[in-house]
Amino acid sequence: MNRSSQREAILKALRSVKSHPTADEIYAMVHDSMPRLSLATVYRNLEQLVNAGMVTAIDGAGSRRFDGNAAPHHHKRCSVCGSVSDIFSEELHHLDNAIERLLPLLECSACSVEFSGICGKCRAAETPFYETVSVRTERGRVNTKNEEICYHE
Amino acid sequence: MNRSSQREAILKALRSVKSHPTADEIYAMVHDSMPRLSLATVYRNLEQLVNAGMVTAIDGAGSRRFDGNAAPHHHKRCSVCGSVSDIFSEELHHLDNAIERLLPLLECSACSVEFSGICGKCRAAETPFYETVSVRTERGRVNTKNEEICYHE
DNA sequence: ATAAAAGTGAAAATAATTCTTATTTTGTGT
DNA sequence: ACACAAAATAAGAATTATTTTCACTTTTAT
Repeated sequence: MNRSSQREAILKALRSVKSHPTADEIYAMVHDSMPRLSLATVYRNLEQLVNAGMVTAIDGAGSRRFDGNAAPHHHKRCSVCGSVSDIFSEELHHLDNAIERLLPLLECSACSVEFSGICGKCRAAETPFYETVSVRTERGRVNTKNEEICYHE
Repeated sequence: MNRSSQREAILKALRSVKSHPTADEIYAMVHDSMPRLSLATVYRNLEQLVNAGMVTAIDGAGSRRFDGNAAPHHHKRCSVCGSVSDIFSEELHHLDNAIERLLPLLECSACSVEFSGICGKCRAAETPFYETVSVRTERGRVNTKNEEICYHE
């Protein structure tokens, strides 16, 4: 892998945040100081960095996200805003060890674990959000519906 | 939720296979016997079925996949062909219990676990496949490269 | 200087959602 | 059973978002 100023800028940008940005978000970050940067370059380099083990890809609902933090940790995805935050917890070593022991039994080589819940920001937000809930129609039937929810009254 | 022949056909199709198809694949299955079916309808109904808890969504690399099997089980994603297969294993109850106990500690409401490895079909395949590996250039540098791999000779 | 690696920008491919209009489903009252 | 109205749903086209590909140019390491 030859060096390139683009790849270095991408890696630096990714390491400067804790937000696990998408390719597009990384593009926006680096594009400020590198206006000729192309989005295809961002995608290509992120793939290379993932293959080289310097960056972790986080797949799930929506776009792929990226993590430049090499320290072992877990992730929590917010079910409201979709953001991904880090979980550093001693408790999870046991979990990882248990999984590690299971892998050969299941003829697997890896396992990804992702927690989910509402992030602190969304829970504290003044602005309400929508969530699919079951509601009873006037006539007594049950529908699923996007209902406005807000943790502040 | 009112009944609709489309939704019933979608659910029936999904329950008839063990392959965890994408919305597009389900569309293709149902479209044979229901030519006027639209892809948007498939997406909408799958979302409804997921919200109603009758179907599980499997997110990860690539398109969202769907699972009509209500019995508790885990998934293994093939790192070669991307297919998702079921894992039914007693061993995993311990894992699930451990995770269940961790959730309140981590302020989370759920956790998704996905195993990965090479599926039986790909391991047994005569046809070789490509995988990104590190290779040494003639001049001594190390590059990542898509290399042909085959488990048969 | 040269060859491999990497970048650019546009286009294509994939994936998923939105919008408007038309149709279907279902509870209620004949 | 039958008609009605309201709610739910579907169709089909269009749009948006995401990711990859391609032909060419530039950069990097020897």
